[in-house]
Amino acid sequence: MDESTELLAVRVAELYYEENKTQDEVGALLGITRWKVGRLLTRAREAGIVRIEIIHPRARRLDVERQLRDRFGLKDAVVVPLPTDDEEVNPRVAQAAADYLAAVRPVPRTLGVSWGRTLDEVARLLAPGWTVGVQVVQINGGVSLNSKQGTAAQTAVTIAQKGHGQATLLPIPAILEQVETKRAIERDRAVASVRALGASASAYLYSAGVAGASSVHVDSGYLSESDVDDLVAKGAVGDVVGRYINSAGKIVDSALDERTVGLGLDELRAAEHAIFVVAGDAKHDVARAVVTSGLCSVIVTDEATAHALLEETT
Amino acid sequence: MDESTELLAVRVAELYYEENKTQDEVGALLGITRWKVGRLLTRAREAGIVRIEIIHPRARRLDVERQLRDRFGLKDAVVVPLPTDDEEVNPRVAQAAADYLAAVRPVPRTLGVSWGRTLDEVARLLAPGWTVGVQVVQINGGVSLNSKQGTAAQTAVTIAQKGHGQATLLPIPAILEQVETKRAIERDRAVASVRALGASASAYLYSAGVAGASSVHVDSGYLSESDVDDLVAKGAVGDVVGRYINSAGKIVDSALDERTVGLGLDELRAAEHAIFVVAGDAKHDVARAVVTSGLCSVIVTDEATAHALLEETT
DNA sequence: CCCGTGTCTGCTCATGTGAGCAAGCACTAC
DNA sequence: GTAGTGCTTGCTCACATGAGCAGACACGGG
Repeated sequence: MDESTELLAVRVAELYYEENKTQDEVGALLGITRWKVGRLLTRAREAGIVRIEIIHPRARRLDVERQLRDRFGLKDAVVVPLPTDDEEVNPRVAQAAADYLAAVRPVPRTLGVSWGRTLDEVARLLAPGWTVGVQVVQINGGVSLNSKQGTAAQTAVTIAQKGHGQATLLPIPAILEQVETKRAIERDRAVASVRALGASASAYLYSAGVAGASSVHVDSGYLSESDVDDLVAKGAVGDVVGRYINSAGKIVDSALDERTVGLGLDELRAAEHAIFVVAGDAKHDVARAVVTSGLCSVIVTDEATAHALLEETT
Repeated sequence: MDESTELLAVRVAELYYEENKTQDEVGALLGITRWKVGRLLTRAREAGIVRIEIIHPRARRLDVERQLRDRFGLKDAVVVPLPTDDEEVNPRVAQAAADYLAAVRPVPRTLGVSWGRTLDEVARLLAPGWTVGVQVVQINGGVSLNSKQGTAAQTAVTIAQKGHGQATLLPIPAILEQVETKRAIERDRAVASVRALGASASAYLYSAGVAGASSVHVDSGYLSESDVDDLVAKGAVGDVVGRYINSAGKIVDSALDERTVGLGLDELRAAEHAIFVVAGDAKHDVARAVVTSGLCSVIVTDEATAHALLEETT
């Protein structure tokens, strides 16, 4: 578009959008036909001279969502715009996840949930009465070994309460010290039934952790910082339901994985609804691993993460 | 608008504006009638959920312009949006002034111009061939007493050249030391004829200076910093065509004014087109004085200045 | 209980708008 | 010169849209 056309387009856009004149009136005013006015408006929108934005905490990025769906074969994707305040990213994504969960049809009767900071936030933001009679199952262990006890259970309980349902917890450590202990625990009748219930869930809601010192596993005392360093050295990008994966979505350390209680990744891959909630720049790598390896069928994330996923050269 | 309606409005807005669906389709998708969709869209626009912006260096703020016209009884107003870069404000306003000048109808045959940094910029940005055969007259004295000679004359000459016309300069000091000298100079045949030509101009283009140490008068050596301090103490907010005025638009120091060569303020008030170009936060006070005292019939300014003028409680 | 008042809803209908088309135009290759 | 090519222009026509209206509905006062 050349200089003078552009100027004319601006003038047309001003009269049309700011003065609320009809294309006909604008045309008369500027001595051009209404068709030309229409065409100039189209071009102005395409060229970005006219920008139409939806400013709302819960607004979404539908174009990006479509790209994500197409690129990674997802059933659905929810992308929230980046708020100006970085602090707001997580709550926005959590809110979106909560909204999405409430809207899943058919309504999940049994919902498997993982735990962590992100899911805590989702539970907090979930609308009371989002469904009725849901059965919420904790899909990976998570009694904290230190002070911050109970958040793992709290997440599931909150989600269940708000959905007028019941929570089934998995009150055992996420990672055990000995494979034998893990095996023994899994043989326990009560634990086995929770695991079975978890495996039968019609939907899963989970997030991912970054492999690093800030990991909840370190925070909770399941792993030491050096353990995590080792995992990173082996290619770990982060964890999903307590299991550390590399960029290809494969288990990094099978010995460690053997000591990890909870739903297996393959069960997750086979799930009808595997809703993956992820937000923040630090999680781009894990997010990519999850998405490319088919661990989720639905992703709920922020715009920056979505773009990071899409920018990857295929 | 309550919570759930708002959420629905966002959803509607997304589908309509981002997915380019028709209101009918959106309605079908969300299970509401297309009329409701239309109404929600209207409300979303009103509530600012949907924002339509025109992003262009030469875009204008027509709503603000109208308010300025109505409030101050101006013939016209041009308000340019604030660019993100502060450095850009002056050029944008100058460009707008140049565009406006080129578009004035009937085409001014004789144009009186003042001088200063702002007008220099306007002259620089004026499109070559903006008119033909214009007579440009310098309306206030302005041979600089120091190194930066010639800019005063340069402004008028550039405007004349680009309009394929002729410039008539007023190559005398802006402010003289003695009233007698000023009277003597005004009696000079050549000077008198320039003044007469200036008084007969069909349009004036001028800016304003701030009363302060950064004033061009101090810069050019006509006034000392202490002179300006005195003026400020007497209530001066700035100068217009070399004459210092207070917030009511009145001459602050009549003795000084008597020593100032050039067009009088009353001649400016009586002009058909008195185009006042002003930009920058520092000039809000002068701008207010000019606008409220009827010194201009047209104002060309930036958004911040315009808002400052309008925010004033009447 | 009923009526007035204000808000919301779905409708008709006139008007606004964009897709698609054919003619016009500039520009190029031969 | 002329035919070919791609772009712009004004148009027809079908569709999309908003103003305006009447009925439905909720709410509160008498």
